[in-house]
Amino acid sequence: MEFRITHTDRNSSARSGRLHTDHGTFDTPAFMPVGTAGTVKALHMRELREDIKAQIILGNTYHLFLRPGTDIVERAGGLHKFNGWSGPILTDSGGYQIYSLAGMRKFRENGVVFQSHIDGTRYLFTPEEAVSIQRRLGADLIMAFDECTPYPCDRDYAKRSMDRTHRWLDRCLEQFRITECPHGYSQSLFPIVQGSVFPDLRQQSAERIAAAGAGGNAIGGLSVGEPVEMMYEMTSLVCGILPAGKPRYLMGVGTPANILESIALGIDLFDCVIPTRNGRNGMLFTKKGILNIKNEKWKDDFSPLDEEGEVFADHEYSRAYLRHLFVSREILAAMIATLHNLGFYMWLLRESGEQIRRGVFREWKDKMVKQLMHRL
RNA sequence: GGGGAGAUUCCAGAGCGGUCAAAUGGGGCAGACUGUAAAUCUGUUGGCGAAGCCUUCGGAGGUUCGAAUCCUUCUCUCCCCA
Repeated sequence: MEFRITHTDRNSSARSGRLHTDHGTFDTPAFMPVGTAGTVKALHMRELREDIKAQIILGNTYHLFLRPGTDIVERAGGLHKFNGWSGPILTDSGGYQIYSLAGMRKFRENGVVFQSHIDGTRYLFTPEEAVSIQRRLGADLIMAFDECTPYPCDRDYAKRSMDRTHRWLDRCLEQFRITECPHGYSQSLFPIVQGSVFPDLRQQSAERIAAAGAGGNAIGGLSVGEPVEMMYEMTSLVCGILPAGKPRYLMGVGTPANILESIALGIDLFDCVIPTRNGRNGMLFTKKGILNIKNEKWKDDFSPLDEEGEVFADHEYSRAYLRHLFVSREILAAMIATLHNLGFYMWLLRESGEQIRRGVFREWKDKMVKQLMHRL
């Protein structure tokens, strides 16, 4: 993996660059559509590639490990071959799943014991295991095994959890060092900053993660319920410590406005379920704001879904029609909404890059954020 | 022509003397969703309103302190036998 920053914004910490992997190169800042179980729900890879123009997608260690099983994906020749996405892929380590499976998990120094949400089978995930599985799945970018600290969370717990995540990181790095991708291409391991919403912990963690010298770094444990101001504060603090020349990945963020604000703080990579999940639930994002397509007010709005949209679905279907599909619970509703939302997110990130290259991202962002949050 | 069953709030369908503005489901309306156990979940659904009040359970009468619930009658539906 190689990363090069090509431009920086004049009045913010935003930067644009290019990231190279063995499966292709893409521009940053970038958004990675979430394809948990090896599929970005409701979309064909062809749509992802040709219509949405996604450059990198995400997969999930936890889900793929449980089903179909690491072995199957490995035998298929790795995740790229298995799901037909030949571009770059990042896999999450499963740390977040174990966090969101609260209630049936047990943390030990060695790892986490948890129960499968599918059949209740108990498993032990260790840092070594998380890395080995990701080696075999074969994503280009893989994540260290961490604990995503819940919010709210007391300082004492946040510190203990963070320290354990740091110890786990050493084990991940060691496992990464002594193994290789069975599919013959190179992978890069990103460590994850934790520390909840405590500035001193975040600082410690960022310093520790920076010292690991990885090819790229991630910020985790945010957008888990804390006020957005806190999220920005932590992000800003951590970005100031993580090496400037390495890509910074803010995990799980976020809304269009969250993304623009975070780009301004120096973030390069994002992933979030919002465009896909909220899309399937009827929430659409546009340049002019957010709309709930299920609302009665769209029932006879025969104008295009999004006249400023760049995806074919934005012009081929009307709001009234999409509302009808949602109300009728038609499968096409989820497909169109996902296409639209991801198309919009891709535009947002592309445009951000463009504004950074012109040096006026800050001004553009300030103007956009308000619009983006407007409810239509 | 004879015998039987039933009419409940948008719909279906409980309730069968007070705790009923009326279960439950559907439909409608609205909200939530941030490293996806989610094509999911939540709220609301007679009218005004803070407690409370007012109009509702096919129509009209009646019994009762009190009726969606009991009686009489009318209207209408459905089923069976001729």
